[in-house]
Amino acid sequence: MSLRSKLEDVAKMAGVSTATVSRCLNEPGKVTNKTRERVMNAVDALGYTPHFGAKALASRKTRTVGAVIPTMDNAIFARGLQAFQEALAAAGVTLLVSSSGYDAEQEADQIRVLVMRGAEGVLLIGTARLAKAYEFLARSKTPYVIAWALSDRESPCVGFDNMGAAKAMAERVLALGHRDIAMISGITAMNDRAASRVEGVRAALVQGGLDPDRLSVEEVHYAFDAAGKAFERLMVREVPPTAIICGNDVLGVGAISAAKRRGLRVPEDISITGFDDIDIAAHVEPGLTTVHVPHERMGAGAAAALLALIEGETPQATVCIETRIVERGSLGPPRVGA
Amino acid sequence: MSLRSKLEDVAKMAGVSTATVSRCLNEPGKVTNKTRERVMNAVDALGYTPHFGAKALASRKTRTVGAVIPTMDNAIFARGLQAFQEALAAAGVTLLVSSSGYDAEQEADQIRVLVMRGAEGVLLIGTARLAKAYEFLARSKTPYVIAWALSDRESPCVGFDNMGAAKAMAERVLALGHRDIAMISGITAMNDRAASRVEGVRAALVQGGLDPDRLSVEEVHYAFDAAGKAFERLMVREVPPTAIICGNDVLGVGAISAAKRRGLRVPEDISITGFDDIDIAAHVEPGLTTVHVPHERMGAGAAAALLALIEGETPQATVCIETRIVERGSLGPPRVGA
DNA sequence: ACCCCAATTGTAAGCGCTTACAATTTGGAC
DNA sequence: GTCCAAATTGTAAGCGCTTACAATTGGGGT
Repeated sequence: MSLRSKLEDVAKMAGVSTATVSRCLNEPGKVTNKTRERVMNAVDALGYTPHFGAKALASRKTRTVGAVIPTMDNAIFARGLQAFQEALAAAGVTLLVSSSGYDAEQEADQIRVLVMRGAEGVLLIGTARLAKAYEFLARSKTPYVIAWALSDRESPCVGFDNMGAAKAMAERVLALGHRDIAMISGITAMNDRAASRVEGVRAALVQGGLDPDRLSVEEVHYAFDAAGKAFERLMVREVPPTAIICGNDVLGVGAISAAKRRGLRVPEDISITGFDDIDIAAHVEPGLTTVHVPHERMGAGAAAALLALIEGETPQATVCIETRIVERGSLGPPRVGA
Repeated sequence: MSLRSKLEDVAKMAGVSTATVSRCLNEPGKVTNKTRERVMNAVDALGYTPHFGAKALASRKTRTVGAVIPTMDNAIFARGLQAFQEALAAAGVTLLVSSSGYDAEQEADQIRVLVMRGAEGVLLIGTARLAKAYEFLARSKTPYVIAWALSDRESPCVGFDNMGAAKAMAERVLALGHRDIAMISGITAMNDRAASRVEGVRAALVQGGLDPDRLSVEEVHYAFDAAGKAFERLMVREVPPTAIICGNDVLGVGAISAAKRRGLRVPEDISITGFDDIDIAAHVEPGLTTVHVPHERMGAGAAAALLALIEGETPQATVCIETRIVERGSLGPPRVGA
């Protein structure tokens, strides 16, 4: 690290003790106006920046929390995280973010890293993760809250009912008369959100008297082109679907794009739905019918819960954020005779 | 922070001194297999995680660097940053990311925060920032590299020629016969990339014998709907443009979307171009003709430069990453008689 | 002017780790 | 078995900060 001035330098320059400088910076009220001024002058004359590590070590607090999200690639987590961080900032708490690339092993590592860097609590996405990650959290007594999903763990969660929302969407699709339904899903292994959404669709089929095993599910990672390829695979099946329920909006947009490339009209020839309601969903043609998730509310709620937990309080165990379907045009009735 | 076990606990359990434990963890070669085993057992029996702050304090090194990006909202910076962080990880260096929301004051703060948290160097986007930010970097002797743009500062940059690329795109537009050209740009204040792109377009106009002052420029922040509104404003002008050059792909996609909503065909009725070549550019209809930026190469190059700088070496001052135009269909000749 | 208490400032002991340096062990070579 | 250098381990002094506690100061009340 570079040469930096330390508390002692400031103290010397201002002609006071290090304790006084520390007080100036942390509890300005406990110091005379006159000395405070002297100290502050020294502080910015020297460009003094406190050494975070030393501070954390001495005070044994960091005012920092961490979050491990699956990816920063697409906008899925951006809005919620933004709200999370704003709520934290309002409480004077810094957020450290890292991403796991949807890899459980990496996620466990990242949690360790965040805690080692002083995270006093962490935000986790969904419930599916390595046992050792949970063990580490327990052993290090690190508070955590789970978001983007509901959880039955002892630690609180602020999320939404992935299965219920997906089921509702599937019911809507069924109600329009679709019987040949397929799904393009994210990889469900170690991803409870993706898995729940598939499960929700299956539940709707069962409820509608259809065989859930006939649902073709293409599992791909969340990317436009992967969705496009999955779409191609689905459309060359013996009985091509008349509606494709996508696990999220990235997949939905990718599917719409692939449909158009194939010369199919949406929704006349094929209906497509998404999940999340990210910005782009409203900006494709036709607009993507999707599940709107109030990410801002979730992020803010998660922050409140985590902050409470850190303060030793016991926040509500489960906060369920309501989702709703937004109709935009990519979902319609099947072609008659299809 | 939660109760954590410390080096001393491990040492006690393994029956060795704290120095030996430290060596086990940091220079395993310097320790007998037998003792290493004993120590390691104690380490995971206790779930020991070193205290980062203490480590940083004692060793006065952190092996971390920081990056302040304008936003995590859209995918513009995701790919480059990903490459940056992978290159760092390969060198055993951790990346701390924070975002400024395109706010110069906030950016200066974030730089301070990162340095205070131990960043041994920082990655900055573009050249336009508060003087005090540069002063802080100089005074704290923090190495930095600038990416996403070219810079004539003493500190290295790994970027591309925003102005040149925009000029090339504008030349292409002119070559197709367009004369009524407009621009939807990002906010140019404190954003040199946005400003350079506008400048580049103007330069092409001048070169083509047109009056650069006749270029209508709508400045908006980077969001689909903001671009849509800007599009509307442009199209109701006395002489609506036949081509709109957008400052980036988010704006381009927003403009295409708005055009279609307005019943205009792209490119028959209106040509639209973008900049960056993010994923979505290839997945709208028609595909967005845009400037492809090799983000991966840039990110990796920036990492190499910053790492070198931290090691006290003097990397190449300016690395210019070549961009190229990708034709996708949203740019065509103007309607005859338009 | 003097005393006393509250407000302000100083002193110094760590926080958990690394790392010179010192002490001890090890294992050949004789 | 002895001796010596090399390998391994231990000792202890900080790293830059916070914070009890002690010392000092200042300002009424008399």
